Amino acid sequence: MPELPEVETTKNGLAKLLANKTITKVEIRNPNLRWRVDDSIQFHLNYQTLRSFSRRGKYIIFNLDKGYLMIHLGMSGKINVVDINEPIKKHDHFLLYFDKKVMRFNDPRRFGSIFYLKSLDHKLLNSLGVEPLEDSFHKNYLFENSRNKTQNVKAFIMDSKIVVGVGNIYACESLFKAGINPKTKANKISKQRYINLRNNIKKVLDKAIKAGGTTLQDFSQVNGKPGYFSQELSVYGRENENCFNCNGKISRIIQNQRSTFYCTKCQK
DNA sequence: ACACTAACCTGCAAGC
DNA sequence: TGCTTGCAGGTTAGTG
Repeated sequence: MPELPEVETTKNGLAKLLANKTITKVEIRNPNLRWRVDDSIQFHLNYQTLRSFSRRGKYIIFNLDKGYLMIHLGMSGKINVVDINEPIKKHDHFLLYFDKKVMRFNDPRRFGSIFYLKSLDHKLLNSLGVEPLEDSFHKNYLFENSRNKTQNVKAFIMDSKIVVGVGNIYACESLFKAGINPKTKANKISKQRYINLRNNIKKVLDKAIKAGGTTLQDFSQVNGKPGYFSQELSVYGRENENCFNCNGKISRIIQNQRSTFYCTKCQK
């Protein structure tokens, strides 16, 4: 579910539905997420008003009158906002109640995380690299930060200490668009090719965000998942299918314990 | 400082 | 039908 575009979409959906709403009750149905949700979170959140919402990497930040609620969706986390008497679903772990609505954090694999923070000076946030859609991800950023890196370029662009938000799908897609073999060592790629890669990362993420906007709304209607950008995918999930560019076969390999999809002909 | 692995967990699809 | 295997959009702590 969540790469940067979905997190951004979720954040925007929350802002639309919950801005300036006051929490009337906090319910923790299962605290055992990536890190155990601290019981004191109830005390900190109760009767607070959600003022605005922001995003840092794949973390959603709820800006409260006092402090912050920080949520990461992990691999399978979803947030939806439903009517207060909608029946509970399996894997609804954390709920915030409002006047007529409930926000539900649902996460089958429980790799997500939820924290209350007094300030944003937190080690999980402090270790994050630049935002790919901001100016700090400038044209020479990847080149400059890769000179001492012997790892493969895919692992490099997925490293959140370098740049945030590039998950497995968008790493594969942007490397394809840039015509770069994912196995290439990060320090062996020219400045020009990195500029091209950076531009494609921005383009792919941007496009996916624009195609988004369904996450929260779609949820309450049917059980169907959006899959709105699946048609846009050039290589991800297309093992043994034909490359749109050269008509060759798309390969799948394992890199750093994850599947990498790429075209051996187009990506050198 | 860097590169790489194991681990956290459930669900689903494919193969036998 | 049921069992087993592999795979899934993330990220940290720990190791060498």
